[in-house]
This record gives sequence, structure tokens and C-alpha cells, in this order.
Amino acid sequence: MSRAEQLREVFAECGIGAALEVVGERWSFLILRGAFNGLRHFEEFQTNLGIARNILSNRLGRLVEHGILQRDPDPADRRKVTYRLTEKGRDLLPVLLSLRQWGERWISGLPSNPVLVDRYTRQPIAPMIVQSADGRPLSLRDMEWVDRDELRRETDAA
Amino acid sequence: MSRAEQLREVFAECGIGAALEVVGERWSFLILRGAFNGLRHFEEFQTNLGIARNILSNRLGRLVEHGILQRDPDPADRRKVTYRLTEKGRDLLPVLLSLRQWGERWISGLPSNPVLVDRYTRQPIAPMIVQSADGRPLSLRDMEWVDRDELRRETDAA
DNA sequence: TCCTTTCAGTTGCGATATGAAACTTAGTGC
DNA sequence: GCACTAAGTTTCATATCGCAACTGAAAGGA
Repeated sequence: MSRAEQLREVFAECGIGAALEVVGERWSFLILRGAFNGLRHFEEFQTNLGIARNILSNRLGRLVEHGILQRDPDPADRRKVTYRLTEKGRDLLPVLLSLRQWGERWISGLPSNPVLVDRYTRQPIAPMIVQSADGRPLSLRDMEWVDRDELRRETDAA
Repeated sequence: MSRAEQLREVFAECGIGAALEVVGERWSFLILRGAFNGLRHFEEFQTNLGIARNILSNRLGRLVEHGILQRDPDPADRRKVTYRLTEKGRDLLPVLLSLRQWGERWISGLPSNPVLVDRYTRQPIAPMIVQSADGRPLSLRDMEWVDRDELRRETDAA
């Protein structure tokens, strides 16, 4: 087994590793943040993020390959290409928001701009929290890591 | 302004960038996953993740520097060093869990091991979701990005 | 039509980061 | 003292990043 394969195995055995293989490179999250904030075109990403053009090209390509962004030539102006989030990409919002809230709380200390609000109440969204299956907030000491098979035996026994 | 400073500015203007500057490098998330799963010692991280020793050394150092891990020599065996999550580090759990759930849903397709359960009900925790200030689940079309100052004007007007 | 600009990349190349393996240093246990 | 363990550090090859310049196709205007 090659080194790359080994790595992929380490990564893939857990959802975190699997996810990181796809969005774990430098700039990927910032490109996605841009996409969530309405950036659509190569030049927009480039000037907005200040990322090198070759890297941007490479990252957009990877995100498209993995089905996180969708690449469509603009029929009205055939120079232009539109990148938009797929459902798979939009489903990364909780990741981006938890990361952002953590950064606001522990690093920058300030609320980021723009703010994501409830469209109707105009209230900023709530902090991301871990909850039980029935919706109670859980702190780390209310939780426990359990081996999958162990858990199955537990519930079978009950 | 140097290139590095420019980058730091781009990163820092938003919580996501600020967070990525600290935990955005390759392996950082996997090291944190390890820490959440109970890894404490250098050799444990190394054998468990298969990461190169120099990189591990560097990443642990950075995470300690940034106050995400705490480094304590073991008084009982002075060869050993214990790395444990600080509050700042533990507060990254929502990030790790959303990432993991996304990876399970869209990449690996399988629940990861071990499973995080409610200690008392033995139920796996709920999927991470975006909620309104009063706790309603929000989908992307219920939300809107608003400029911070714009929002202030809105609420002042009301 | 010719000329200029825009858009989305690609190419070349030096700087930086990563990875594997061997080495070091301190401490433990017999 | 001797073998072994834990936590790194060093060395060196390779891979990735980042900048600047370049390309090629398509608009847009005189």
C-alpha cells in the first residue's frame, strides 16, 4: 500500500478525515465562505480573497471535481464562468458557521461581517451547539465516546 | 505592508479566517480529533495518526502556543508529556462534529467510530443545525447576509 | 475592421512546507 | 551499567505555494 493510500485510509476511517481530504486544503474554506457570500466568478474570488490565480484555479477545480461547486459557462457572455454551491456545498454551512463563531469568540473577538440573520425576525442566527437527539443542549461532560459495536451490543441488550 | 501582514488581514477580518490561521493547517484537525478521543501523548498521536514526527512536534507546539492544547510534564514519569484540550480547544467540538457529520453524509457514507452519545440516554447526538435566536431550525432560504452597519441602522430605525 | 479590455485561466520559477528516516537527549526499570 | 522508552530534532528529498508574466478567447467601442 502506497503512502498516499495509507493516508487516505487514515483520513477515510472517520468523517472528519474524509471531509478534510476534500475541503482541508489551504484556501478551500475561504473560497467556500466567498461562495456563501455571493461570489460567483473567478475574478471576484481572486480580487476578494487575494489568492494566487494558479492556486484559485486549482482549488475551484478540486471543489468542482468533488461536487461542492458547480461550474457553468455564462450563456450571455461566453468569457464568463459561474461557480455556485451545490447542495453538497451548501450543506457545509454548519461547518463554516461553527468555525466562524469560534474564531469570533476566541481569536478576533469581534462579530464578523456580513452577519447571517433570520430573514424574517432580522435577528442574527444562534450559536452552533451540540444537542441530544431530543434537542437538549449538551456540554462535553454530558457526552461519552462509545465504540460503534459496543453501542450496538448495549442497545441490543436493552 | 508585507505579504504576510496582508494575508493576516484578509484572514482576520472574518472569524473563519482568524480560526483558520490557528487550526487551518494540514493535520491540525486530525490532531484535535485525536485529543477529543482521548489521545494524550506524543507517541500516541504519532502512531495513531501516522503523522511524521517533526510535523507532529510542530503542530502540537502551535496548538499549545495558541492555547488550544495545554502541555504538562507528567510528574510520575518525567519522560512523558501530557497534551490536553483547554476550554478554547474543547470549544472547537461543534466545528469537528459538523465536519464529521458532513463527511459521513457526503463522503464516507458511514457513521464514524467512535460515536458520541448522550451519556444518560445512550442516544447518538443530533446532527448540527443552524438555528434562529429562539431555537427554530433555519434553512438557507430562511436566512440572509446583512452588512453589520446596515443591520444596526435597521434595528435603530425600529 | 482594428484596437483595447475583460475574463479565465496557464506557465515558469523561487520560496516554503511536508515527509521519511536517522539521530539525540533525558529518564526508567532491571 | 545496560537496554529501552518518550519526546523531540536534524537532514535532506520532494511537493506545494505564491508571484509575476503570459495566453487565448470573447466583448465592446471607434
